[in-house]
Amino acid sequence: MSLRYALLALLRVGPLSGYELQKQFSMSVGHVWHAPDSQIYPELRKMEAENLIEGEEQPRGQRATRRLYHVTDTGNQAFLDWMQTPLEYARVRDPAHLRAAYLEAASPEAARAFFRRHMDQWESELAQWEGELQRIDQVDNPMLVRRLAVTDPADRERTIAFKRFTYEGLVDRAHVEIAWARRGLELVDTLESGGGARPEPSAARA
Amino acid sequence: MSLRYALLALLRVGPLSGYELQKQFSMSVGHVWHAPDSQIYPELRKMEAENLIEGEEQPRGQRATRRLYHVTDTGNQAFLDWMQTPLEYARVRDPAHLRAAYLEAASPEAARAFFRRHMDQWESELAQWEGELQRIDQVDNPMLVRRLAVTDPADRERTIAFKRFTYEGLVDRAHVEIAWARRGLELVDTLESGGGARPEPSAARA
DNA sequence: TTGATCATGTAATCCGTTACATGATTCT
DNA sequence: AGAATCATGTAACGGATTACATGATCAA
Repeated sequence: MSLRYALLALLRVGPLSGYELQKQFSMSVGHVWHAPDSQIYPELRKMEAENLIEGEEQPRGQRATRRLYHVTDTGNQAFLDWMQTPLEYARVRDPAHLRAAYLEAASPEAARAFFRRHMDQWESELAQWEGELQRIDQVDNPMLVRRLAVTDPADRERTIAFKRFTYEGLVDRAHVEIAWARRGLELVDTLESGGGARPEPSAARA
Repeated sequence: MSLRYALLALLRVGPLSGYELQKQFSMSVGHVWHAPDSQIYPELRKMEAENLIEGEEQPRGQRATRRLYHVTDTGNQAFLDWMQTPLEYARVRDPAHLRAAYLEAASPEAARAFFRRHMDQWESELAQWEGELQRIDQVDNPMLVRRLAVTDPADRERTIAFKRFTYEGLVDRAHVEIAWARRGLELVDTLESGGGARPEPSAARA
């Protein structure tokens, strides 16, 4: 259900084809909400059927065409309504912590591999998000630039502030996951060396 | 796919009926992986069909019966294999941060409501997880007690250590989300009071 | 006898993933 | 001529959610 609002958010800054949308998607909102093209095209058709967007068939070269979508008033209102509505939270479903809870059933090497992978995973997310932060600060993200161009000057500061704040939150989260995995590696070492002593509690919770 | 391993993890400490499993589930592994009973019962049947578990029909009262499930050798091995296998990470899909990124399209009041709800949500998760931590320390969780009873004394320390460590990670994460939402409330205030000044960056990233 | 709890499901639908599938256009 | 990229999907499957559905047993 979030996918359509992510798409509306992008289309609200100006008309795009499915293909452009998909590209923009992976470079902007895709950092918080992943969607493959095989999901985007059908969703656009559904949104058109529900009158949230309108597609305009455009000629391209001799025989090819492409559909340029723009947001309808209904679609714009649907987005605004959604923004005013309390967000529904999904129930916890966390494979990494599920596995961590039963790591005594894995070999120490597998446990280490698990934590190393967890670190790598979040390091790579972190790099993406920190990159976005920089692009926000340098007003260097094409989507953001287009958005600011169609934004009332009085609202530009807020627009930038909330984007920045979003990525700050993601960066903070990544740091916590990385720190946790690092302590996990230490824990495996401690347990393997047979000592009864456990590593000291993390500073984060001290 | 994680559901069946969560179920195997519980059944590995001893046979349970679907109903008992469902209860235990919500009180233990359900803290990291939610599943409703309407998903648990069919999954158990599927697992039985795949020979991971075996159900034994037991009489109960005059006419009623219940199925007691226990893990087969195949099932046990499947669990152990899974524990050795690299975990697959799902792509980001984060409704809260998706919405946060477009909060300039909401009223300040809606933005505040969003952040307050985010705090409440994570405070309540936090309370659950901190409760679990205490129950681990006091060896006061029935499932954990049963598990330790069937665990080689040499492995008991590791069993407890990994459980504790898992919940520590969740607690850390909850703290970060709560701190982020708190800063979000401040940000809304700052933006509303029209000042160009932004709240100072969080200590977490300083 | 009434309510809590024990006990077990089915059906419809939605969202997302993976794999498959095709062809035009433009640049080098 | 060939590669990159523009452009748009379908099909099959799996996992999760929600709503619906039923009935027995046991303790107060």
